Amino acid sequence: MSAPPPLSRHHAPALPWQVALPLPIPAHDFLPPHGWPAAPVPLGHRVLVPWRGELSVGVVVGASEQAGSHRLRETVHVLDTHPWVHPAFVEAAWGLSRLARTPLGLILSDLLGVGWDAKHSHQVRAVADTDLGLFGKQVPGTDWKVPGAAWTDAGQYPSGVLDAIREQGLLDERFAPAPRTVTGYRALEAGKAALTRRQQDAWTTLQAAGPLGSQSDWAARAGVSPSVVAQVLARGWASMIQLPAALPALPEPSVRPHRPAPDTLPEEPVWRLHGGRSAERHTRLAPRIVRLLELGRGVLVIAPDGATLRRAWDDLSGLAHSSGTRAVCFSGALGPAQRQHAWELIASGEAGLIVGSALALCAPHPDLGLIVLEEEASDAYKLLSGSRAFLPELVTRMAAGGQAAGGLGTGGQGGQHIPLALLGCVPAAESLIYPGEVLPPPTLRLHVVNYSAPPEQPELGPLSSPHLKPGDLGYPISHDLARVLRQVQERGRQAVLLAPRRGYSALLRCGSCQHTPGCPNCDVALRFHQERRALHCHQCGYETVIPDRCDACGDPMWQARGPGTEWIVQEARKLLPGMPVYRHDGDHQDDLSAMQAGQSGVVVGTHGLLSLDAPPNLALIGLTLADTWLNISDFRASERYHRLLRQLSVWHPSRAPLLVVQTFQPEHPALVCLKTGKDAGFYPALEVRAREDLGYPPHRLLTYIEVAARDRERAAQAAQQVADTLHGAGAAPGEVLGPAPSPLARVRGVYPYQLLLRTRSEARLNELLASLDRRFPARVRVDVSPRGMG
DNA sequence: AGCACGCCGACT
DNA sequence: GTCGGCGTGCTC
Repeated sequence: MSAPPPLSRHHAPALPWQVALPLPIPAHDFLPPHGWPAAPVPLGHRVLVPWRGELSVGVVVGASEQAGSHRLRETVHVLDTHPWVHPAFVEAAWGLSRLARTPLGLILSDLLGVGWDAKHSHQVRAVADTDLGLFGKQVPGTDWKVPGAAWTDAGQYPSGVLDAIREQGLLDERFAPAPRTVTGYRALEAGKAALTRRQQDAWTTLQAAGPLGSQSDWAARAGVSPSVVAQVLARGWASMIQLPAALPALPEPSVRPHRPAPDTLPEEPVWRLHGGRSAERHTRLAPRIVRLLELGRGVLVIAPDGATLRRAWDDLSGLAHSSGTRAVCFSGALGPAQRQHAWELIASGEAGLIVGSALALCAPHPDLGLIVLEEEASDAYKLLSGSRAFLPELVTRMAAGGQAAGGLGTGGQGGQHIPLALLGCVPAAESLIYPGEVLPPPTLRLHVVNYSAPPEQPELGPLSSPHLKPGDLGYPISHDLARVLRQVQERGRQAVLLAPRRGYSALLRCGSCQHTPGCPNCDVALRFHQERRALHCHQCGYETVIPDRCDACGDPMWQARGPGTEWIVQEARKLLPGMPVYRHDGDHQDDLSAMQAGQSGVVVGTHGLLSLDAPPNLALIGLTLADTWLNISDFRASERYHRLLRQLSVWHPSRAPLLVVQTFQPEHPALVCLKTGKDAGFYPALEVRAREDLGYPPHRLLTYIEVAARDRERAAQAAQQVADTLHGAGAAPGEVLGPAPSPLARVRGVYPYQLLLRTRSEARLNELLASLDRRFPARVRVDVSPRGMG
């Protein structure tokens, strides 16, 4: 045992770095690499660290407060010279991680889509005057190869042996980025065996052309079959070599000219721009982007889906070149080499304008001056697996410099503030607190088919039957809708019919007065459960027997039947013989290229259709049963319905197709707002007021807790324990709802139970969640930004 | 997440 | 007697 080296005042022991690995575990501590200066900490840089006997890529997410209790390993190598992940994103992810008890590595692996598989050449040697022979014999009876005094390639040694040597500090290592290469073929001067005439030709061609990228290319140039060139290779007259690869091609920016205009947008840290058409919003946004790019700053534009991304790219990417920088598009649609290349352009600051999907949120531009969140109210920003992060939540934290949105953060050093612009067709109810403007609504052609009233037949007088069935108006395609569909066919135009989803657990509705039983606690419709013969609230777990008479008018109840896409397709084919009818929903996607090319036809689909580009000749959009968007047991249902109507009205980039809405609730405020020409911000403001009394966002913070176990009893007990713990920690009666069994009784072999927290502030939420920082006999998962439950 | 360890049920 | 289910714990 040797004495510890003397500590010099000038060389204080470096504090460990916290490194996040792409795993659902907390960040782990590693010492900086040997000889690395104590400061600064390379926040956001990728590193190679020893992990379970191998080297693994991680991201430095902070400095540890103190040296750990146990002996830490050293970081082996720092891969980057610039941050690979934006430090403001790291801060924001920390905030979410601490509050939601979500491992930082999980958030990072969800949202960093490039660089985890860093390819590097890796060479090793023994430190001076050391014989590593002993390490080769550590397992009795074996004698592994070990590095000597000269640099050798690390790949030839077992990783476990290397790690053992590394841990003893006896290994010198060096890394170099692997050059981008592709395989190619080069002619050799002499081979092992003589060549035939054709093989000779192929060899001469290769000799003259220089290295070629593929055997088929070579064969084509030589005018011989691929088997001939294979023989040339086999006879040793040519060899496969690695050629430097060209940089991968990236999506081309648009060349749309930018007309200079004054920048009149707000200067606040967070502001919004809503209403109008997407192109109008982009025109208003352009001067701000140009101004920032000309100052050499970066602008990041995030879109929730493919159609929005394409629009943003088409409208905005042309602004970069005229501002002396370049634009890159970054999304999951890029291949690995393209992602790598695009990310390097961003990290080096060469690309000032970044337009991308959620995967671009952590883009490491060295000086971001603005983040734009397109369609900020889109549900697509909620990640449905892994960390279940909600992009608007993270991006708001980035704008607040790592602090929580309302300044109620649970720590965080409060780093860089990045201005944030929230854009969209309709503002989210949560966003109305920010300053901004709403553009006037575009032209709207709307026709409402009222299923709750008798048809207008003045010549017949009042209808005798008080119990008019929807069938009398035509169901699921009303006579009005059928008439305009036939016109679309006659004129060779295009139509889209939106159908409610496929089968879902049903609701109960009164046949006479349209009353739907709701939950007394949650103000959502109760769901009908066939197997339990009960009405059930998917939000709080309230359960009641099925009433046979309507509470409101005493008439018999009947079960609502949701028309699915298949039924609508069938009806549309019957109605329009000879007209192509396509289907596009979660289950099946017909080829829509004929429609996109402008040919006449009808597409029947679900909400997902909106993430495609609108057919160019679109003349009609039919919402076959609008009420389905209202009957979902989710307090955001009406807000979503309003947004759907607005999105449909501006789906086509220039035209205003006729929008036919078939509904039992023609007086729903969301629909009335459109009919009366209110702007897109009017209805969300109504919503905010309506939610006040119910204790819903934005007035309260809603948090979903899922307790799940393979054994139903255990899950139920654990869920009760969680509730008891929360109450024990001082939760007020209104703050904890549940537990309730999940609407899907068994999901992938586990029985989930759910609880809902309704807190006044993030600080209060953190207080309550802190009480759950212990073990329960089931998996407990916290979702601090739940969307679309039920 | 992956992987090892460890503890109880049905079998060559 | 063992194989193998999966609950628990660990990775710096």
